[in-house]
Amino acid sequence: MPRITLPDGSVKSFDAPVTARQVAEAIGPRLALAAVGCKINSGGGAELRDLSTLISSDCTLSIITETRRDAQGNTSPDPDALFLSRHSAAHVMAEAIQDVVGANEKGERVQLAYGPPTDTGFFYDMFVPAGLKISSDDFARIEKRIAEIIKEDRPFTRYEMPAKEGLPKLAREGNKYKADNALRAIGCKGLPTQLPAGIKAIAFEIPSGSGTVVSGSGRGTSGGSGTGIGGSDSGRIAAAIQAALDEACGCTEKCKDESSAECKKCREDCAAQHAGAAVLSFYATGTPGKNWEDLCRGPHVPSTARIGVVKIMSLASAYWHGDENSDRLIRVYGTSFFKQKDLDEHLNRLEEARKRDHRAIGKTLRLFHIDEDVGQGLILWTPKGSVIRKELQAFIAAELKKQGYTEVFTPHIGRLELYKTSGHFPYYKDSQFAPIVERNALEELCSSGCSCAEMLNRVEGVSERLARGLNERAGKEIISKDRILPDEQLVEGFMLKPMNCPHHAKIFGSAPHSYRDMPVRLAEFGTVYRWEQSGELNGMTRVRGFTQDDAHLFCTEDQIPAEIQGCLSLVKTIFNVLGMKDYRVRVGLRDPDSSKYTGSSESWDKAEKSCIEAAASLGVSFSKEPGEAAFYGPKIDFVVKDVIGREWQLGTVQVDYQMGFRFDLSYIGPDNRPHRPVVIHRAPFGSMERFCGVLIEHFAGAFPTWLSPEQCRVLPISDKSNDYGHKVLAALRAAGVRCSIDDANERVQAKIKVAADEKIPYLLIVGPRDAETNSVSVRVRGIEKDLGTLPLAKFVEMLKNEIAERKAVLGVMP
RNA sequence: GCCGCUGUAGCUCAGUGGUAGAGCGCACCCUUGGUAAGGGUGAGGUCGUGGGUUCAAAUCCCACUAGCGGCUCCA
Repeated sequence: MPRITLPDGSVKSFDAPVTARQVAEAIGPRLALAAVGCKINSGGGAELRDLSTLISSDCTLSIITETRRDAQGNTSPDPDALFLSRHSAAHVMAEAIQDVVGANEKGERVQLAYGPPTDTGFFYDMFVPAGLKISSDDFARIEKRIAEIIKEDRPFTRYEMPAKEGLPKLAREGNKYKADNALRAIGCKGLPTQLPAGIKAIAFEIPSGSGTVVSGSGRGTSGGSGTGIGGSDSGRIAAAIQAALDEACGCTEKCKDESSAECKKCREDCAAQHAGAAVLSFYATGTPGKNWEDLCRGPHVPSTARIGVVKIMSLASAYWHGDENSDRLIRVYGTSFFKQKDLDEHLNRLEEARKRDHRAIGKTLRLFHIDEDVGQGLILWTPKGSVIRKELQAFIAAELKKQGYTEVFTPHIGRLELYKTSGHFPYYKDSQFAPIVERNALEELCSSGCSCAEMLNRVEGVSERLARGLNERAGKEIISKDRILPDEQLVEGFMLKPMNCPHHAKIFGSAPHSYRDMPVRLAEFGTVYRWEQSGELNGMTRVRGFTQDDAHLFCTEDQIPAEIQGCLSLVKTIFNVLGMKDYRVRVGLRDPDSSKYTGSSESWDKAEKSCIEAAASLGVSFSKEPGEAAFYGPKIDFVVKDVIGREWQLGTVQVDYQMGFRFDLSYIGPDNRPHRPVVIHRAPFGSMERFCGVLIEHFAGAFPTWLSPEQCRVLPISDKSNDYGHKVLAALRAAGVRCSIDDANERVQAKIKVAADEKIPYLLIVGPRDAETNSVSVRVRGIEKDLGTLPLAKFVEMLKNEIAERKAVLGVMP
């Protein structure tokens, strides 16, 4: 007798369980026709489900249709509906690929692994056996096959099977990826709170010949290990499944002994919980047993014809569970929309986004250059790019001055000892440039027959003195004995600095501080070098040498909340001035289960609370992310997306309890005793490189006047007006405007075209008429109608004001 | 770092074994033109680097290097 509450608050009662489709029909036949799925909330949050879902208890139900209407009455594709379409499209694409690619001479086919929807489409990871190939040349054929399947309008038919039957079925089918998905679906590995024990006693039979039979108790019969699974050996897969089940239910080495009490109890627990509750669901594209099917949680659209249009986008490779030592899978990306028009729009948007790519714009506008001979990931700032960077730095520096920061300069390298003290070496050596060891020392080591391994050891070793100091101050052994070497064996060297904190800590430590001086805020545009993996490098957004707009705030514990607030208000100011609204905020907190963190629990609680409160005060949505804190303290990160949807972290604010004792920093408190300062690391831009990269995309190269490399260009109509043009130019330059003149032998139309391509905000067309009245004809970037003719002095005044106030061009943000 | 794709003039790209191409840009000349490309002439390339196959390689093969996409990583 379900009572079903609809989104408008009305209630429909039914005498017997009904499907969502029947509810839709009861509401109206047109709704039923338009429906592709439903969202059911029976108290535990809304869940997207099939239209065929049987509803037997009270719930809130909304019917999902292809489009939704917003408050203004505009229709757009419903995100939930697209999710259903794309999830379904992934199935159809997988079927089409298996059809098109066929089998190799051993009869092996493409094996499916994992195919979820994404924000913009879907992908399917597949194992492609030797002898088979998927290439972009096949896309047309695959899309054709997809279109056929869609046209056949086969229903997505869900059927369920107890795990004890479903797992053997998957094992027989010989697809370990699906078996793995099934195990995960029923709570093994990663979700041990759900059902791990209940499925332990599942028996499953293995096809003849494999020789492995897993018995009811599932113990002692499996010889397979989790890593040694053969691609198509169903027996070994079965064994591995059993091993995974054992592991999931918490079987330890000692309870593997069936005679032990632990084992007995464990088995009893398993038996007690084994109620067959674990159910696997499959979806057939058509009729189960007859048509193509896939292990799948669902939900799906009712039938293939409801998917709409599907396009295969690209191929990439991925590893099973992201483990590069595991199987290599081919990831096929696709997307789907209900209407061709929506797909076309999506493709257009992608095309437009590609045009905004900072790497393309950076090249055409000559903002930066990366040169093979200089090195990967090392940015050469060209004159134009340098203007943007300098303006941004001046902007920040002015804000810092307002907030009472002091500026410092530090060198690009530091002794290894410095980073051994901070803990960055050799702990993070994989992401650092190799140490610089003095030539004589190197030669001496080489001539004394020192091996590579030994040399590394001597470079990475720590002196007795340093180790003792660090361990004492930490109150535990943070430098283990095996890293301690006698002084005469240590090899001294330098390192390109991977961060500025140690240098700043040394500045703080170089003079005594009273609590009255706190906080001490040391700021520097500090250039750091990190050995990023070559495959990760990306234009300006992921580089190996970059300049952070860094600062370290040395403060008392009480000052943390106010200082965090100050940092956030700075970030907010910056984002506001630049019109950046599309960002999200992550608050990285401790993982409650982990002990890797330094600092007391009470301090952490306070700092985390400060971070959360500060983030909440921003008025922007933020997410708390347990486990994402740095080991030395909680942090707040600002994240933006680039044109192709990749997220980049920009600004960051991090609380650090570790640096104080590492560097033995102190201030004298009101009690006339030394206290450890807490350090806040913060960089509102993150790095100049990444920020500029993101900014190029944000503005699509059309920077506001204050940031534009060239703010204004004078375009004389002909060389008869060149003299007046140069007069105008001189006036602008005298006013501090970055300006040039295009006195080339060209028509003004051509000059406008060139200047427009360079995205110069203001163009001054000057001819005899303007010269007579000492005025300029102003053309504004991005505005159809020009400003008309203005007296030169008035225009200069207007432009100076726009620049000084860091306003958008004519006050209009893009 | 791993997998795949790509590398030809300053830029964007054609060129699938037989004499290196186009458009834009650049230089010069003509043109003196009022709001998104006026016309002409010319210069410019050891086809990413190194090997190999071949009578002959931009083209086929191998290695390296760099870029792109993805994976993994990002104190």
